Order: sequence, then C-alpha cells, then structure tokens
Amino acid sequence: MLSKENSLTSPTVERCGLSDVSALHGLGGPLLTELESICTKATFQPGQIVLAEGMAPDYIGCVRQGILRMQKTLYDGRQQIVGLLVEGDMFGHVIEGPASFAIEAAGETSICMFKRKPFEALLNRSLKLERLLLLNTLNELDRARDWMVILTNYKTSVRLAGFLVVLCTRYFGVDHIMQVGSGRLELNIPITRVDLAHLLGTRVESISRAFGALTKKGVIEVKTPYLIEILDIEKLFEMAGNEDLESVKALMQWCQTDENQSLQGQ
Amino acid sequence: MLSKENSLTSPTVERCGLSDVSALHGLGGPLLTELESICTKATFQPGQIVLAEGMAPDYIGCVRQGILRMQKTLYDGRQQIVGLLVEGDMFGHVIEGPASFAIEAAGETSICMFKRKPFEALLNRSLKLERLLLLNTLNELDRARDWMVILTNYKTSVRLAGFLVVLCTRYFGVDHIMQVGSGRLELNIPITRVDLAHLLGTRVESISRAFGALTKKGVIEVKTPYLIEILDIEKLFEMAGNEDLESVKALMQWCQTDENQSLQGQ
DNA sequence: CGGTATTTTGAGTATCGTCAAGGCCAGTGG
DNA sequence: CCACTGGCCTTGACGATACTCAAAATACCG
Repeated sequence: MLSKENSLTSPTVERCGLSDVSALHGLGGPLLTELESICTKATFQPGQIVLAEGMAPDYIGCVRQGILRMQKTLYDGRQQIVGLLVEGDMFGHVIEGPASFAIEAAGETSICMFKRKPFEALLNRSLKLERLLLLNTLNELDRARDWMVILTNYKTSVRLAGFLVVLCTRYFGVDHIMQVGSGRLELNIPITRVDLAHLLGTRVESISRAFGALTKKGVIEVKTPYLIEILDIEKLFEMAGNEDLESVKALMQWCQTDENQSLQGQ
Repeated sequence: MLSKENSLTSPTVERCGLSDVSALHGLGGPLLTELESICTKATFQPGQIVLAEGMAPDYIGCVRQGILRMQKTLYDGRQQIVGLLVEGDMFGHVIEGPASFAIEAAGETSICMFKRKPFEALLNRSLKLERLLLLNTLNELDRARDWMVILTNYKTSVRLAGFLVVLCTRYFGVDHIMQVGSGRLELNIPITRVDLAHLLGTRVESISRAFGALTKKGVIEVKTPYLIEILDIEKLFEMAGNEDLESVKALMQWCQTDENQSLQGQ
C-alpha cells in the first residue's frame, strides 16, 4: 500500500542551463547568467515530496520536465489537488512565508532550484525579473479561476471534459501529452486515476464512470487508462462549456496540417 | 424578473482620497498623491456591470465600499461566480489584455478608478508599487486555491460552511459583515441566495437546504435570509475542514473582549 | 395593505459516494 | 514458462445527496 511512499530522500542534484525555459524568455543574457549561477537542478521520483506543506522553502523552483501536483491534505486525510505544475511553471512563494500547499512529484520530474536569498536580491535589482514574475502570477491567477469554473460543474463527466480540454490547450506541446498521427488525436493522461479524482474533487470510481460516459457519447475512446483518443473534439469542447471555438479550430487546423505533413511523408 | 437589470448606465463619478485604502499602505505620501491625481471615484447600483467580460478596460479599479462579484457567463446562460471583491480589492488586468471575467455590483458599491496609461507609467517608475501589486497578486492566488478546496466538497452544506468561515476570517471587519453583541456572533450575508448558488456551484434550492442542514446541526440560526447567528463557531470551522484552530480562538477571544466592553458599557 | 421578488418546501429523478467484487497488468519467484 | 502477488482500474449494487419542476411561504417595498 505504501509503494508510492512519500519520502524525503535526497534527489539527484546537478548543474542546469536556463536558456530553454520559456517562462524566462525576455530576460536578457546577463540576467540569465546570473540566475544560472544560483541555480541547481534536481530530479524527483514519483511520490517524492518536493516541498512540504507549511514549510518555508529556501528556494524557488522551476519545473524543467515531468509533472508535479500542488495539493493540500485535509484534516480527515483526504487529499485535494489544486493544480498541476508542468514544464516552465514556477513554484515556492516568490517573496516569503510558508507554503499553503505541498508540492509532490506525480511522475519522474526534474526541476531547477534558485536559492532564495540571492534570488530575492536579484529581484530587488531587476525590474525585468519582477515584471516577469508579476505577469506570470497574474496569468496563473486567471488560470486558477478558469479551473474553478470547471470544478463547479455538477457532473463529473463535464469536469473531466474540462480537464481534457485543458490538456489540449494549456498543456499543448508539453511532455508529449498530445500526439497527432494520421488524422488521429491522442492524449496521454499524465496522472493516475486517483490523482485525477483528487484533482476533480471526486472519487476514483466516478472518474472511471466519467470516462465511460464520454466514451458512450462517442467523444473519446479509452485505449489504455493513460492513452485516450479524441473522436469528436468539437463535442468535447462543447461539453466542457468552452465556447472558444477559435482554439478548437486552431487545434483542428494544426492537426490537419500535421496530418498533411504525415501524408507527404508517405 | 429583470429588476436586477444589467445596465451600463453611467455611474456617479466624483473625486476620491486614497489614504485609507489598506491595500495601498506602505506606498509613501508622494506616490499616494500621484495616484490620487489619476483617480476618480464611481458608485454603482446592484446589478450594474462594472466591467464586461472580454473587454479591455481602460482603468484599474479598487473597491472602496460594497461588494462586487467576479463572474463568467457560460454558454448555456448559467453564471458562475469565481470570487467576491470587497473593500481594498483591486481588479482589472493590471498590465494588459482583455478581462476573462465580468465584474458586477452585488450591492451598492463605490470604487476608485485609475486611468490605465498613467497607472502603467507610474508602475514602470515605482518599484514599491510594482512590489505591492506582486504581493497582492500572490496573496490572491493563494486565496483562489484555498477557495478551490472549499469548492470541491461533495456536500453543499460543507461548502456553505466554508463560505461562512471565509466571511468570518477574510471578510472580518468589512462592511459590517460580522457583528458581535452580548455574546452573540452575527453574520450579514452580503449577497442573495442566487449569487450564493452561483458562487458555490449549485442551485438556490440546495443553498436553502444547506442552511437548513446547518441549522439542524445547531451550528447556526437563520434570523432573516441575510442575517444569521453563529451558535457554534468551533463546529462550523470543523465542518468546513478548517483545522486552523488558532484563528477560531483569536476570533472567539475577540468576541469575548467585545462582549466585555459591551458589558462594561452597561 | 397589496404586489412582487425572493426564499423555502415538497416530490420525483439523476448522479454521486461507499463498499465489495472482479479484471488487468507488471513484476517476482519458483 | 507459469503461477502468484500487489497495485491500479473497472463494474455492480445500494444509500445519500443534488438537480428539476412545482407550489407555498416569507420578506421586501411602495
């Protein structure tokens, strides 16, 4: 039962390069160099705790690869995930104060860690860095509120549809989550059913039935628990209450383009 | 049915002073003066739209009095409230871009409006102002995630308890929401049952039954739809899954103190 | 006092939570 | 190679809770 044990065993640590972190684009070379000088890379195994709840971390983190979950453990032991962190996301209170949520690895992940003190010093000197953080935070706030709208749906299948739409749009291009081939549109579900239940505020069984419901409606096909094919993306977006048809069309067009390229390759 | 009509009729406009806005404390006199020079005050009636969804506002707002709701209208006409704005809260994308959510007055409210252009100019010149905004935003992000945890409860009565706890803690001291007298602890519910349903992701009927459930458990007593008395605040916090007993104790102590003062006044 | 909006209550249906059982898959050891 | 084991996912049955529609009760306001 405790195979996915929450251990604090020391992760692997090494040096890291930051030039390919999208969140830090626009900072300019010198600043990046300075950031690199206070940065170390670490990797975590599934279930390892990256940052415990209530601890004031001595570093700011930035996800390089893999997926982390930001979660809170309730008084009765239930866990609630308030968000997933993917490639490029930053975490750890940028300014100060204890963390309200724990950060755990949902799979094998690697992150960059900036030592707090020098990071804050840098922040006090660089307008660009501070502005970057502000924009980042505002963006996260917006996404958090969008996620609230998804969470407040009565039917689990609708919440699941919302999650899948988020995978298609926000997590587009991250970690091979989305794959397109010969007219097919496939999604890699990056977390277990249990995590999905904690994320959508329900139970594993309901998640399972929700996948079943979407399948019955012809929206998706569950190939393996972690690989589904989207059969009708328009209906999926519609179910999720997402009227932003532009993103659907852009997505479909992108698929088409890719498909064409695949065909050309034949 | 449309008495609470969403109208865009022009609100009352006048000059405003900022010295008593808690969110702006620590800015220093000169900065405050500059802010005041680009600031106008406006008042809105219940139901009036302060900022429409998808519009890029030409001002940044700051609530002075009353309550606003931040909401999204779904494709099927359902409305979802993602947060309430009270005294001191700021809104309107600080940097740029269209608003993802509409802002509407939930009651009679007055706000400060800063013209965007000069505000951004000021932001570019003042480290303090930018830092203030960053801290503010980080704080809001934390609150948004706490709210998510409340929203993902199965039972409506638990979500309602969570909301009442938020009223007791976060909105403590705002707009006479909380009143203490002769050992009694009374809460003014600042929004209608419909808004409460939209906020908690459920229907009006369920909200009504949730109040009934809390009453049956002896946690509260509904005096009028907008005024309830808290009979057992400890149980209320426990129901909401809030193990932060310190805040409860502080709250109760505060009540006690106030009660003593009341008794002394006799 | 009357009229309207809001809130509450009731009855029937749908969905979810819970508990239990079964199936699938990978890893292990014989 | 096969059986066994443990973890994860799925399915089924039943009680609990929420949604829907309808109607009654209450509060609000002129």
